[in-house]
Amino acid sequence: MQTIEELLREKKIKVTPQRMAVYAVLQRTKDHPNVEMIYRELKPNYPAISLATVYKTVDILKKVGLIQELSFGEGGLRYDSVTLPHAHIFCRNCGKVVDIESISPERLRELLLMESVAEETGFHISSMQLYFYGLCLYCNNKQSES
Amino acid sequence: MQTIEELLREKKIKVTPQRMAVYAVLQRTKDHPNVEMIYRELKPNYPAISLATVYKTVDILKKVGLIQELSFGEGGLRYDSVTLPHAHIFCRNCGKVVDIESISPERLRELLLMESVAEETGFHISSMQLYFYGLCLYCNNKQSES
DNA sequence: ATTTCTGCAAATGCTTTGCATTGCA
DNA sequence: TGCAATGCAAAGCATTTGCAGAAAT
Repeated sequence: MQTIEELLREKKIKVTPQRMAVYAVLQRTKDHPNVEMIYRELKPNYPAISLATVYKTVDILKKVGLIQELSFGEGGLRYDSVTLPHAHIFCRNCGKVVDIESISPERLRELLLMESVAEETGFHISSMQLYFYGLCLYCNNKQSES
Repeated sequence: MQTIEELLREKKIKVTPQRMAVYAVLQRTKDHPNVEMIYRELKPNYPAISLATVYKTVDILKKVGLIQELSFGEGGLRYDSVTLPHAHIFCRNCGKVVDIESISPERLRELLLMESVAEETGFHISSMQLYFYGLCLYCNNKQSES
């Protein structure tokens, strides 16, 4: 198990406390936070950190492939330190995002590597996302009450 | 084949020239345009139309289920009048969006109805999106040249 | 006649940018 | 020491909102 410092160094980007902190947040949470959430999480321990830095940091972590970006269309992007292919489900009411484990990485990789898709479209495919949308248990119960 | 007017009336929303025009653009194109593109497309024939109206219109068309919204994370959303489940591929360079036909609606519906996903997450699932990302033929050639 | 929609302009809010300062290598 | 990253404030954009007039039912 590599340390965060080693991971950043391996990607040849400068190691700063802010970058380690942002990545650490993403590693320890399963919440798929957006920039604002990461910022709020860090603020107590890094009172001087700025939103701009968090924006720049997720951008560079994404570019070097340490994290992936999710886009559910709510306005704002979500970040995930798990870069293996896996599906996500998004609650249309509260915005909660949950990983889906019952669709295996292998099954997703099959979809990703489908030659017919590349042939049909002429695209050179580099990644994919499978998103489900609905209501989480809590929001669903709340709605049926009213 | 129903006219656009009939479709809107059926959804119990007021039939206005602007709404018919926006929906007509989405029906006739396969470009998956964003709001700006729809606006530019309409401007010549509807010089008085405003961006705000296009925003409000796609919003209501989406809510009544006549169109679907796609979110590739580029900033801005894309719209599609084909609401049957189908996968899309997005060019990271030029933003082109192409429908994928080789993954059938049936196969996607299978994924959508997977009970394990609902069970695992406790969500009430209402829809899904399968997105591929890569480079289109043109952008891919351009990149290898340089 | 009533309700809803449109178009304008202003406001909002997220994200990016420029730049002086700080900090890593 | 040199180059890159940070933090701040300002700028930039896309989207939303409020509202008066217009249009649909």
